Amino acid sequence: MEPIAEKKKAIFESTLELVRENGFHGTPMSMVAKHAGVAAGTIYHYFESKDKLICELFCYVQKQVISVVERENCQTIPFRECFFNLWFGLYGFYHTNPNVLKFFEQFVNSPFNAGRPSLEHDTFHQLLFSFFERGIAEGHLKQVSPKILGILAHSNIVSTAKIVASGRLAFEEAEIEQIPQILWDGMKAPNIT
Amino acid sequence: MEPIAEKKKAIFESTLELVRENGFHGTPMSMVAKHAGVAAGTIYHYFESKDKLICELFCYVQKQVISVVERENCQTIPFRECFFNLWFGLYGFYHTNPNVLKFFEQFVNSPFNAGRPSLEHDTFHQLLFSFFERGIAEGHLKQVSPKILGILAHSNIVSTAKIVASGRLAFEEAEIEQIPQILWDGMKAPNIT
Amino acid sequence: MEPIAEKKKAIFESTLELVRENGFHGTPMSMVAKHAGVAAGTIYHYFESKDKLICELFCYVQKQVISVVERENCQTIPFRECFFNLWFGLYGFYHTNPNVLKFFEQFVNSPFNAGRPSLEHDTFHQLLFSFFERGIAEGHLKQVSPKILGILAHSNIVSTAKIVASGRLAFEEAEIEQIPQILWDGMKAPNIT
Amino acid sequence: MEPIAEKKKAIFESTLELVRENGFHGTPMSMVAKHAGVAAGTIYHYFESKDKLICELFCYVQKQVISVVERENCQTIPFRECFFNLWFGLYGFYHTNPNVLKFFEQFVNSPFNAGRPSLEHDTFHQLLFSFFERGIAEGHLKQVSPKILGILAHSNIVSTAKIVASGRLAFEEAEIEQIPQILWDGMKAPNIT
DNA sequence: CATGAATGAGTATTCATTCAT
DNA sequence: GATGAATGAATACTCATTCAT
Repeated sequence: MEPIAEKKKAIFESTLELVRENGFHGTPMSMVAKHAGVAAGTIYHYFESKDKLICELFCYVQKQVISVVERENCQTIPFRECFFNLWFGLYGFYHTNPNVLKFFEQFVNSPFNAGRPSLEHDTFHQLLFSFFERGIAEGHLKQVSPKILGILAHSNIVSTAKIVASGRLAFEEAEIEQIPQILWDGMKAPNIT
Repeated sequence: MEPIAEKKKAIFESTLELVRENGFHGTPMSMVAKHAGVAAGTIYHYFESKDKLICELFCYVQKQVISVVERENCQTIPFRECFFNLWFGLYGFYHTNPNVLKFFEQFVNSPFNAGRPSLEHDTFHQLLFSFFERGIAEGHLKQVSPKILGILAHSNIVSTAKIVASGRLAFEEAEIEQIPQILWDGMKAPNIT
Repeated sequence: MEPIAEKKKAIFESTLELVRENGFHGTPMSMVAKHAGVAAGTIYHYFESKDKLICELFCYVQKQVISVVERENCQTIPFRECFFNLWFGLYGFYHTNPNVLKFFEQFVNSPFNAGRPSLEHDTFHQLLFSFFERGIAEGHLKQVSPKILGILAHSNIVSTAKIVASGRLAFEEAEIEQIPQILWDGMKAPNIT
Repeated sequence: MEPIAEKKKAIFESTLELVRENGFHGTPMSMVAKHAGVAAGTIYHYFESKDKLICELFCYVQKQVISVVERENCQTIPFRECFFNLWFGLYGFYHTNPNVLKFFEQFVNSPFNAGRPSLEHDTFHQLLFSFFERGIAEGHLKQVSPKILGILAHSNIVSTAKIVASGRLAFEEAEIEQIPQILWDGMKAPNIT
C-alpha cells in the first residue's frame, strides 16, 4: 500500500478541519485549496469531484477508527477488560480528534451517506459486531443481537464524545468513567459482574 | 397561542420533508415554495431568511418532542414504568416521524446549531434532566449525574430509531424491546430490579 | 385647484426624505408606505407606478421652486436687486429644503429625466430665461443667450447649496455672499456696476 | 504601474457606457458581463461586488480627469491663459467623453458617494484649489476662498458640458466660448482685464 | 377607499469545475 | 503534474405590483 501523496493528505486534513468549522456547504473547494496550499485545479488531479473527495475522506478517516478497534480488540485479553479498552480507545480517539467526530456525524446524516453499503458489509461494523458476538458466545453478555449491542455501544461512545466536545455541559473526568460502566451493566449477562 | 398560519405550516412541513430527502443544501427555497404550493417570495413573509426558517422549524419540531416528554413524564406513575413509557413514547414519535428524526440529526450537526443556548437552558433537556433527577432521588437509579443519564438515554433512543429507519439493519419488533431493558439495567441502582 | 389629499402629501414627503437618504433604488415602495403610515396598496390608488410617483413628485417639488422664482421675479424692482433677490431666494430655498435639492439632483441625472420636454417648454426654465431676457433687454447684462445665463446662474446656485449641504467644505456666511457677486460681475454688461 | 488587465478594462468601459444609458440600477451585472464579453462570474475576480466595481470605476475615471488638469495647469504660462486652457481642457474632455460626465454626475449624487473623503483630501480638488490659489496670490483673482472659486469653476464647466450633451438646448460653438469669459470676468480682480 | 398577504420576475453573488499555459 | 483565470448554472433574496377582503 503506497503512502498517500503529500498533497492528497494535505487536502484531506484541510477538508476535515474546514468541514468541522463550516460544514460541507460552508466549505468551498477554493477554501480547501487555499488552506491546503495548492491550486484549486490540483484538487481535481486527486479527486474527480467534491463529492468524491468527501466520500474518500470518509474512508480515509474510517480506516483510522478501524485501526483503533483492531488495536483494542484482542482475543487474548479477558472480554470485560477488552470491552473497557475498546470504549476508552474509541472515546479517546474521538476526543483527541474532534474534527473526525464532527465530520463523521455530518457525513452520516448527509445525503452522501445514501449510496453506502448496508452495515453488514462495512468493515468497521463487521469488526464491532464480531466483538460483541464473542462476548455473547463467551457468556459475558445478554442474549441480544450483537448488531444491536454494537450500535448501542458505538452511539454511546459517540454521544459522550460529542457532548464533551461541544462544551455545552460541564463534566468531570470521573463522571465520564461511569459511562462505560453503565453500558456494561446494561449489556452484561445477569450472572456476570 | 394563535394557531400557525395555514401557509406557514405548509412551509414547515415541506421543509421538513425536503430536508430529510436532500439535506439543507440540497433544498433550495424554490423547491420548498413549489412543494408548499406558495410563491418563493411568500416564504419571506413568514421567515426573514433560509437560516431563520431552518431555526424556527427546529423550534417548531422541538415543541412536538417536548409534548411527548410531557405526556409520558407523569409523577404519579411508578418511576420504572414511567421510564419505559418515556422510552417507547419518544421512540414511537421518532419512528412515526422519520422526517423529524432526520431533520434533527442534520440540524444538531450543522453550523446552525452554533448559536444555541447551552443544554441546561433548553426546555427539552431540562425536562429530560429533571426526569432522571427524580429517578435518582427516589433511589431507582445509580448516583450518576442526571445530565449524563439524560443524554445517554436520548442518544440511545435516537440511535435505535435511526438504525431502524435507515433500513440498513433488519430488526424484529421483539429485539427492539430489549433495548430499553438494556438501558434500564445499566442505569438502575444495584439493589433495584 | 383642489388641495392635495392628506395621504398623497404624506407619500410625497416620505418619498422625498427617503430618496434623499437612500436614493431611488434604495427606497422600496414598502418603505415609503411604512414611513407615510399607509398600506403599500394605497400608494397605488394615488400613483399608477413607482415611476409615476417619482415623476409626479418632481412636478410637485418643481412647483415649489417655481413659486420661489415667481415671488422674487418682480418687474417693478430694479434688475440688479432682483437678481440678488432671486439668487438668495433660490439658494435659501434649497438650503432650507435639502431633501428637495438632493432629490432634484438625483432625478435630473437619472433615466427618469429622459422622457422630459426640452428646457424651452418647461415652466421653470421659461421663467428663468425670461428673467435674463429682461436683464439683457434693459442693458444690465452682456449680450449672451439668456438661456446660457439662466443655466449658469441656476447651476451656480445649486452647486453652492450642494457644497454647503454636503458639509464637506467649511464655509462662513460671509463667503457665501461673495458668490452671487462673482456671478453678477461675470454677467453684467461692461459699463454697468 | 502595471497596465490594467485586458478584461478589467473591458468591464470598466462597459460599465461606464451602460450606466450612462441605464443608470446604476438599470445596469445588472449580467448586462455588464455580456457587453464586456466575459462571464458574469469573471467580474467577481476583479471586483468583489457591484458597489466596489462602481467605486473603483469612479477612481479610474477620476484619474483621467486629473491628468487633464495636470496637463493644463502649467506654472510657466500666464495665469489668464492657463485659466482658459483649463476651462477648455476640462470642457473638451467631458464633451468628448459624455459617458464619463454622466457617470460622474450619477455617482456624485448617489449613496455611493457617502463614504468618500472630504474635498480637501481628494487629489482632484487639491489640484483645482491650488490652481486658484496661484491666481489669487498673483493678484489676478478676487480675494475669495480658492475653494469657492474651484467649485464654481468646475460646476460651471460641468453644467455647460451637460447642457450641450443633453441636446435639450441648441447652442452655437461661439456661444459656448462666451461662458469661460463670463466666469473669468466674475472672478478676476477689479483692476485686471 | 384602505389594506397587506401573495406573487414571481429579476438580480447579485457563489462555487464546482474546466482548461490553456 | 500544477496553476488559477474563466466559466455559467444555480440560488437566496428583493420588490413593484395585484387583488380579495
